[in-house]
Amino acid sequence: MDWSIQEIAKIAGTTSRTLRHYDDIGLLKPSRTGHNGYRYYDGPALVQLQRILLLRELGLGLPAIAEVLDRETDTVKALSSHLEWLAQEQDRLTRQIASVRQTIDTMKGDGKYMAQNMFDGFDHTQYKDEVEERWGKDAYAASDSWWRGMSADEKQQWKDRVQKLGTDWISAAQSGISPDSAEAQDLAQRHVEWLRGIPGTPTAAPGGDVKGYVIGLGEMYVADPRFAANYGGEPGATFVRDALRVYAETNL
Amino acid sequence: MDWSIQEIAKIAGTTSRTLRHYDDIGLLKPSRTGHNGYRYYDGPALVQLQRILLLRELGLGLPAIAEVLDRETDTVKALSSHLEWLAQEQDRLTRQIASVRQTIDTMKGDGKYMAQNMFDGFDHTQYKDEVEERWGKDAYAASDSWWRGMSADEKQQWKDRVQKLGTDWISAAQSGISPDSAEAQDLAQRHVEWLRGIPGTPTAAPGGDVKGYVIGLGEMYVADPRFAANYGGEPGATFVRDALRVYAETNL
DNA sequence: CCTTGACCTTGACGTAACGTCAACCTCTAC
DNA sequence: GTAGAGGTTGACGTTACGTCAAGGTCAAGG
Repeated sequence: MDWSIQEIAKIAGTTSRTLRHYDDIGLLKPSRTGHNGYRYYDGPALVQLQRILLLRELGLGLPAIAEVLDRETDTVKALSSHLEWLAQEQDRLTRQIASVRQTIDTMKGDGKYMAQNMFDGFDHTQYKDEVEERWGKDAYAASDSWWRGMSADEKQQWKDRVQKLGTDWISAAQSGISPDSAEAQDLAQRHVEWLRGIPGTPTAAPGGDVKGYVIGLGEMYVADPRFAANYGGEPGATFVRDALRVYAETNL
Repeated sequence: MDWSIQEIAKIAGTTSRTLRHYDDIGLLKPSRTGHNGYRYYDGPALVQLQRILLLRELGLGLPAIAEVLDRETDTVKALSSHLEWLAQEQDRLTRQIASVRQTIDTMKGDGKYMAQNMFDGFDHTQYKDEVEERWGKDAYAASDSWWRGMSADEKQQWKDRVQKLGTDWISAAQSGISPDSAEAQDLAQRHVEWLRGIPGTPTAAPGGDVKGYVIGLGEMYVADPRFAANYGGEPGATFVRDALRVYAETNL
């Protein structure tokens, strides 16, 4: 009283290939093997298969299923820890969806490619992962709570200040002056002072590597079009970078 | 003014292996190659890399990213269709989490392994996918809405009826009578009549393959411990299967 | 000049769970 | 005898790299 591989596959609602795979990895051996090598499965094997398929539908990996079946691991326990993983995945997905939405809105919104200013973007949790990766776990939390704590008026003031700094940089770059000129260095100083107002960055904390940070930031302005856009793209961003580097080398 | 592979990797926050991979698949070629085979990257290459990494963080696949960069595909469009996929994934995850929770509750709840009756389980959307796969898309919707439309009293009546049928089967199996005896065949008839009351199954629709359905159902009772439990496990389920088969062969 | 160590290169395997040929054998039915 | 249906064992493909392995390149120091 047993079934061939295709028969049992149809009964259980799966494929013969899957059965062979389970045989290969030792998850479910056929109950009998013909002299011709054919695989045959009996009732108990079908029961095992049903259990395997049920757990698989719940998203468990085959090794985890094997552990449940072989080593008498508590099924409830296995499912519970699996549930945690699922919850984390759901969380990650939710945040990713928010990021994608945000990005789409931003790109549709202002026409220019991601031409928001740096920290306007940050506060929108848009660059959350990026900030965390580049400047540490605390950076995002600090700058986020700082931004949230501001009133609408204060936020506007801040934006205006950023805006003015940007336009001043652009006009300076377009005027043809050198990055190490006095005017450019004045702007660089304003820029660094502005940076010092942002919590979570090395410029705000005493003892941080301000010099390296400022130089690296300049490189990023050039490298990343989202930031370069704040300075009129090229060659504005390059001008800012060079000016910041000179300022950092001599004053920090 | 260019960087080595490790330098640009550090700047962009990725690894040299990733860069080599992107080179292999043609996603990002180095701007220059030394006579020794070393890869070097310049500013524009870094910009491209930043864009790639941004899109990757949003979950886009590398082929999709390549399409956006190479063939000037609209980024917003690509992200939008990606968003749909993400939403579907989120949906799937949510339903899977519900299933896992349900399963855990069930297994903790009654101690016995999934020993709920068939349609009590169905109505809990627990076996949604399974019902749909085995009996078609409409089956689940039909039996679900049918169950939801019942009052609490009616549901209880139905459960009692199922319960009584189950216990009658069990006592019949234990009494040692044959599956083709008159009493067993009476039970089989009751069973089929009961099935006819469930919408979405072939037994309820005129012209359905009732015979094949009943026989297959009997096999499933034996094969699947969740159903076998309704008949006291073994040898109860086997008795039911045999009785149903005889009944189906002679009367349907 | 030689060594050391850091950095570079090109393979090539491993990952999760099978789908999908390919080449070849087996059984039943006409 | 010959289809035709169904079985077998490889082996590659899938996603985006991580991780050795074996060996060439380069700058600095003895």
